[in-house]
Amino acid sequence: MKSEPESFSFDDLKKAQNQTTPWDGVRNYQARNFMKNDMQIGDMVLFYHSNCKVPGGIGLALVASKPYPDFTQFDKISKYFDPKSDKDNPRWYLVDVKYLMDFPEIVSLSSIKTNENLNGMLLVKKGMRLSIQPVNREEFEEIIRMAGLNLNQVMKRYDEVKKSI
DNA sequence: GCCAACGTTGGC
DNA sequence: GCCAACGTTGGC
Repeated sequence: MKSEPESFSFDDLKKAQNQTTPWDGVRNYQARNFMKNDMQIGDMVLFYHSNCKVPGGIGLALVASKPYPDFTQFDKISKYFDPKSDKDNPRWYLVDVKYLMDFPEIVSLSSIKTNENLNGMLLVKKGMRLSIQPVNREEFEEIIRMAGLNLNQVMKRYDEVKKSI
């Protein structure tokens, strides 16, 4: 899941109440569908910083709720207000995201691009600017390794945090 | 349903 | 700040 650190950074997530935040404001149907149709509580999230000095993976989070309607679509003073959305049939959905752990090393976009094991990642495909993208297990484990973590460390922390959801 | 015009994303 | 590559809008 991508975010622009200027508007909401990984550090902001870490400091948020219960280290959890609703992933509001997604207004792209494909990205919405990933949240609405494919995400489940406990799914691992690669947190990515875009539109910044060093774009790349910065840490891990996890999906902390089932999908539910994005409340900002009904909020007239929100910049995400959608006058065409119907309360009985909301157009936009989101999930809550909870902080898991920092990457010891940022996994930069440029290092992802030069890693041949990650040639298949959607992120490195031409013109790919979707803010939410699926990542497969092999890609995920490669990113973890590049970040300076091993899977045992990650899973230990994962089990702790998952219990707290 | 087509497509031009416009807005947004996001790396560089 | 630039601009390529998308996605969306809305007239027809």
